[in-house]
Amino acid sequence: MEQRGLGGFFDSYLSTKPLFRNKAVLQSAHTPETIFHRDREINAIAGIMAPSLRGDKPSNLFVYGKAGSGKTLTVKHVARELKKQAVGRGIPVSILYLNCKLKKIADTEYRLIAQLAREFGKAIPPTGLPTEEVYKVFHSAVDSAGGVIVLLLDEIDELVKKAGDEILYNLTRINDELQSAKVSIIGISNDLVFLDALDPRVKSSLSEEEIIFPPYNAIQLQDILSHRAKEAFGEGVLEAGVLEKCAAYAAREHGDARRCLELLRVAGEIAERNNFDKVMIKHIDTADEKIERDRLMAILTSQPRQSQATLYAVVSISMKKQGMVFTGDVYELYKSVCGRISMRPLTQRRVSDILAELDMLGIISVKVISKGRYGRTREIALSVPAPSLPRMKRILEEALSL
DNA sequence: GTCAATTCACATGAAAGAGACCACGGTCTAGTG
DNA sequence: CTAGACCGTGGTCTCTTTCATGTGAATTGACGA
Repeated sequence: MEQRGLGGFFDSYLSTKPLFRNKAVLQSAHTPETIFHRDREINAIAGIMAPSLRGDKPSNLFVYGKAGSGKTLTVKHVARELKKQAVGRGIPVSILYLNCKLKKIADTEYRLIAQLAREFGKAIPPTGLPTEEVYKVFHSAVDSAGGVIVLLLDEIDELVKKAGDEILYNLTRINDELQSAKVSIIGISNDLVFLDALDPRVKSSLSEEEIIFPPYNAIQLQDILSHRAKEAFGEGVLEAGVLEKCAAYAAREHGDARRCLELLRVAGEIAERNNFDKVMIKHIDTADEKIERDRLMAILTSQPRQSQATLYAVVSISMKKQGMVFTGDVYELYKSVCGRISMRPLTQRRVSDILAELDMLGIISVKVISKGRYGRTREIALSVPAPSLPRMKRILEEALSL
């Protein structure tokens, strides 16, 4: 219907000078050539991993740092260099990287070991085999590969949270049973406290060495950002102060470099879409809002229906009445919502857990309080600004087809 | 007025069940030579 | 005779339920001043 208009749109889109020269360098999948402000960490990790070049087993290492502090990047970088050296000298070193957070890939004991075995070219079915069997396959694969094997387990805290620390115990002990290979583990985690929850045996062997990544400060972020921006954008596209503002925003959020880059990328996209020839400071504010909005939207729509119904109950109540929302109120409303959409309601026990999960996702914030004689409950508050509540409610209604 | 006991309304933990998915081996069946 | 279909068994995994135990301060009620 609007063909001429659309054609014109594409025309004008193509005729405007693109702001981006290479957008990929701002995307999180991008691996930069050089890593800034992490020299100390790089050297430390390299020092720990170096013995593998002599065929010795490097100490197990535990790497900790907040999100976006460059842990994964740095560790992978060192691993890559190590591998290069090893190949150059004909030393058998294999490095396996595995993100334990990836659903359906490495988030349980079975899947983790199966995935590791697959890395050695073994075919393991996604389910159906006894876990012990998979261990055996993995053992023999590792042993026949020989040499030093470094396992990089990213987001290892997620794994332990979901599957317990037995896996780590088994993995750290695996060397006792191997003839020709040596396995060492590098665990990467956002969560330092998680170490304390581990079985002491596992804890001591996993963290023979520990490296902590401090968050980037605003100046360092700005430095990183400016290097990437130079590649990403054309000459003179960024208004003065844009980088500073981006860095400041991200520094506020515990120095998350990933977020910082995303912010700049989205700001660029917004500017481009609105036919600006510069990325301006105001675009950053818009970008910040947009990122937050998209994140929320993604979380809302990807939740299972039960969580959506629960959240819907929370939103409705907090829109209707002032003050705090409690578990009991939510559960009552939740049950009636279930009735309306003919869904079998879950028990309160489960809903209680769902509320805790929503808290983890950062949509609501809960606090367990005691109201004395009137019992103990969760005090629930939405961590979404009040103006966006109606929108949120609409989205949920739609998702639940209310 | 003070202080310990009580009480509420859930939180929190542990264990176990249901149902989906899958591999493997044995049995049956139909098609082929 | 053989390939493929079709069980039954035994395994993992996720989401729940069930049962049991924990918890922190407002309230209560006994007690002493």
